[in-house]
Amino acid sequence: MLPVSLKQLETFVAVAEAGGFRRAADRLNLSQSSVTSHVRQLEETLGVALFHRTTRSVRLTDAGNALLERADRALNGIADAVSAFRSEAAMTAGRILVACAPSFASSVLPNVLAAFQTRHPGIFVQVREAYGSEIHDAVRTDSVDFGIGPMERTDKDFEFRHLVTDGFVAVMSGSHPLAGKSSIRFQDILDEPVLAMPRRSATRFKLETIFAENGRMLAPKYEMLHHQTLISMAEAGLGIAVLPETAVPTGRQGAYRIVPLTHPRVTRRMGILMLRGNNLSPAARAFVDILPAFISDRRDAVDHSAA
Amino acid sequence: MLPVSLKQLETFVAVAEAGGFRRAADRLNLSQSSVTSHVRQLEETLGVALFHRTTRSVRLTDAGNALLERADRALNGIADAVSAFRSEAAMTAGRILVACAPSFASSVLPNVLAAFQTRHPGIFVQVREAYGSEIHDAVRTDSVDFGIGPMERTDKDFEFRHLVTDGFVAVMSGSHPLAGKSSIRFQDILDEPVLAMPRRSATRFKLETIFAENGRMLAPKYEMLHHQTLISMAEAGLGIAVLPETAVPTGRQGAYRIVPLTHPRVTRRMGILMLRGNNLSPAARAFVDILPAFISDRRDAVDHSAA
DNA sequence: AGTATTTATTGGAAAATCAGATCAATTAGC
DNA sequence: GCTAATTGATCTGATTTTCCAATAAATACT
Repeated sequence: MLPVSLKQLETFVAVAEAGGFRRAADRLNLSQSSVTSHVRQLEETLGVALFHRTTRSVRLTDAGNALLERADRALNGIADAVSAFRSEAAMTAGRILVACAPSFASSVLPNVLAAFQTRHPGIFVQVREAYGSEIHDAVRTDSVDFGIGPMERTDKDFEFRHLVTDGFVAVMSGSHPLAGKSSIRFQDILDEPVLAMPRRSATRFKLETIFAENGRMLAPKYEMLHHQTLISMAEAGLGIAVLPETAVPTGRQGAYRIVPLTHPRVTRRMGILMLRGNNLSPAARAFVDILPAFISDRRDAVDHSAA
Repeated sequence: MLPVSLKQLETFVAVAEAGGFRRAADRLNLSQSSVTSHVRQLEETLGVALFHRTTRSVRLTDAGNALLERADRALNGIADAVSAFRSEAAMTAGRILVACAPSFASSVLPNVLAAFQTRHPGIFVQVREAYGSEIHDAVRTDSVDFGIGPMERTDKDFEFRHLVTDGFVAVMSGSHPLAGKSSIRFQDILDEPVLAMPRRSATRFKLETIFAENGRMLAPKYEMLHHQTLISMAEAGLGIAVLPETAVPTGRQGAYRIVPLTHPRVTRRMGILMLRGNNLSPAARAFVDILPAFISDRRDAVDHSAA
């Protein structure tokens, strides 16, 4: 345990800079007696006199000079660190790295980002689009602050905060025979040309499982990376795109129709993935906290159930 | 005033290094509750979490990692400084610079140096031989720790600690007519060939004053730098050397005689010269403190009168 | 399920810190 | 030369902080 305190060092530096005990006391908002005793204590523990004192003037001794240099450096280092952390805590600076499922990233995240950016202009938010397992890995290895994605398996290491429950929809051209239905079954599309995401996506995995349960192999004609591309292709009548509900723009539709896929109603719980016991940075916490507010169209957005 | 304390930082670093609050508490000789509260306080003032805690393990957050680096540097800097001052205070290290009058430097100082060196082998004592006014200047400008020399004028800026009262002696060949006397007057040597020190020495100045008071000009035949040279020349019958009492070896005399110069009895008070209000370094203080013990042959060595 | 270990919390005691009054010493102005 | 003002040192009582012991809560291991 160090035998000196920061107060002592600060006081010493203040006296050295102010050139007097009284002036230092004023500067430090301390009584002069406290300043005296702090310097005296410091001198006692160090065993050397720090100042030449006459009643009228105060000069540094050689030892004092040597200490001033070092104390100043240490003090400034600490002060810098504190203010850096303070500004990070005040969220005038900082970085957040999020791993986010593509469906969420393309739908609600942009609004969140825009809102967060205007409220905290100093924070740099970086989004990495990733699929389910990648999100898990990124969170587990602490390489992102948190993830937004499906809760796939209940893992004790994770903490899950539910945001939306996502179903699947089929997207097809308006002229497609199934376009008029209010809902369709998976079995209805077993023989249709399916437009799907790449293999490693969770959506695709789910879809393959369902096809397999029905004794079919999913053999997509096209594998596209972006949801929007799939939608455009469906719109062009190239097939039926099967997508997570959230990934499809609900606003102004083009020449395509969105029909919910039910029977079975397959859902995935999408939400925030954090490492259990991990303390988020202030910025990350703020981001996580405002997220639910942007889940407007779904009742279960307020369902903060943990995994 | 810095909002963090060294204890908090030390505790934080200890927890980070020990990898647990309990272990850190043991290492710091603190109770675990104190460790907890210190870390908590630090986190509160910084506004960020420093550790990911589960009851079973403790990991640094990103913020904690950043702080650890800085805190460690600052702490080490302070610890280094403290230990450096400590060892200086313990006088296992340090430097003393002394300006000393030649008479003193050639007589009692060597014994002091030898004794001090054996007692404090780590201290490096540097002696600069100088004449009275030079000693004063060196002390005044703080370019030496203290001086040993004559107190010439009472100067309020100086603090004087008396060591010996020095008279003048005449040194001459054993065959000189005055050699048999037990004391001689300055007037007796007005017409003798005088061997003297250079002009800037205090001895020489005193001598010139006395000659002037007697209406004579001091016109030394030889001006030598070293006392011993003057003595040898006097011994060889080249004249009468006028020297401070302390400068002449009192032990085994050669073929020369030492006769005190009285009428008037001119003395100078030799002692330690320090800048008023100047705190000596521990080593210098120790040196000053043992000095009087080496003034054995004179009663007034214990006279610690200030100027 | 039970035990042991780890962090968090609480309440009271001990210690450090602080401020105001006073003192001693010095300087500046008259 | 004298007075007034300023400065650092010291003392004392009050406040604040720090600390520890006991206890609680959570988790891992058996």
